[in-house]
Amino acid sequence: MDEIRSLGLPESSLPEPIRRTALHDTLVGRLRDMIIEGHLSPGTRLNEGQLGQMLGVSRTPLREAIKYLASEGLVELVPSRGAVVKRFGAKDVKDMLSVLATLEELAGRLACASARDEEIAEIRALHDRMVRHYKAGDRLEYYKLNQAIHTRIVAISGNAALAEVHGMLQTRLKRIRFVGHEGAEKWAAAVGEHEEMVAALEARDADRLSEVLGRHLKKAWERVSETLEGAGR
Amino acid sequence: MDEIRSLGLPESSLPEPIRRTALHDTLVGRLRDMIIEGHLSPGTRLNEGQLGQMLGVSRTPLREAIKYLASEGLVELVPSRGAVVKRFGAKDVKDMLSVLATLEELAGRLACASARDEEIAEIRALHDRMVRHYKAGDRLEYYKLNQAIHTRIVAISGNAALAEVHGMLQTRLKRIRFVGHEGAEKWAAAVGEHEEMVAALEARDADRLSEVLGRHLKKAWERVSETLEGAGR
DNA sequence: ATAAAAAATGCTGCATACAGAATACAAAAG
DNA sequence: CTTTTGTATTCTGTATGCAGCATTTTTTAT
Repeated sequence: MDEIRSLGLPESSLPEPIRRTALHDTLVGRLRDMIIEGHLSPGTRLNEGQLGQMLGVSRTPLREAIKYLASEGLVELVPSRGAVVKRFGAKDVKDMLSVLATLEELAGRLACASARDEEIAEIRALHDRMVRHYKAGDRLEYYKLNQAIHTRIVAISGNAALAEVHGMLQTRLKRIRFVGHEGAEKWAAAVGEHEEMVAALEARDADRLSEVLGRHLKKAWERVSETLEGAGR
Repeated sequence: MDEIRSLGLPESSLPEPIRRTALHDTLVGRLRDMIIEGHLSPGTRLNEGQLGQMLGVSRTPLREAIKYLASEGLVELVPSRGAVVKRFGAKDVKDMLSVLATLEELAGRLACASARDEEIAEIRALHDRMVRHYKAGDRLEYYKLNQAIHTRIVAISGNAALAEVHGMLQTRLKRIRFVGHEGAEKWAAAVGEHEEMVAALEARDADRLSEVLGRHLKKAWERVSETLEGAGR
């Protein structure tokens, strides 16, 4: 161990062997982002030739990444016709938010029971940063931290399966929320709910946290549903 | 041929005619079954050459299927080392069952609210068939119908996202439950809970159905946990 | 001019080929 | 005999090629 350190390597690279970034993960990430950010809109056929050229890879790894995304539910595989970006109707979104609410209610309970104090403090820190961006009117940063807080609450629940399915649904919904630009008063209400959440978590009040998380997401549906009127498939 | 045996596969699962029209889906299904039924045990490396030869396909579609399963969580991708069958520890299983319970509680509520009468009748029919297999002592058929009932309850909840994540977790757990051979009295208790479930559904008593489903899965954990003692990764 | 048929084009699905990493093996040093 | 180092083999990761299906365009007949 000391011989290694004597080589002058940074300590951060010691514990884990150098992991060459796998192309597969990169491609999955790139495609996911393209879909979430709307560069590939719903219904679009993914042309393997074009996409491959665009991303600088051959069709083989690209196809593998597409299959991965298909299992994730972001694209749909049509026999002999390739993959198309999945289109979500209003009901789909509502359903996903229902499940997400249920999952976060569970996460809240678990987090209150098993999270360590520093983890809760970390969420408080994220929240404070989010509020600063809110006050500055920076919607993009606000949304990012908003998502991060929800993800983090699920993470500190200590349930890996829960984190996984939650992440999956959240990924699918990112595309939608990206568009959701609510008015000032609703935005303020959302921030207020977040404040409640953090307070409940700090008090380790499972019932209250669970309730706020559920309410928060039900209101999220109301906020989003206006945008989606008639967007059914 | 000996190389094939080195994967731990029985010869009975060797080649088979493969439908030319939906190879990807077929491969995913075959591999999934091989994992669930234990022909590919946890920790096993998936050798693309051998598997491909065994299934009569080239590596390309096989790799695509593997990537799909990776996203499903049945296998794990290790850079430069291929895919290995994921290994679940006791805590993983417990976590999955927690989430599954929460999801089924939600499904039960939704089903009571929105299922059509014939859908409920269909579940009653499945239940009756299951009870017959129980009385005949046919564990395999019993388990299959047991699963089918839970899946069906989730399906008639009318929430597609819920059905999807539920199916995902259930698939991962199938491998575990396959092994779970509980004693006679616990088996009887499980059947009793099922009877309660169907009754609550027929009465459209959401609270009661939700409660029974949750209780049922918590007991499932107790039944399974004995088998898994010290099976942590 | 319109509709149907036929040819042409493009794309997907699968197989094969090749380069580089990982592992297994063997020989040499301690 | 154990450990190490160099080599051979195996397997993964990626690219490319070819056949078949879909779709579009052109041609032909009414």
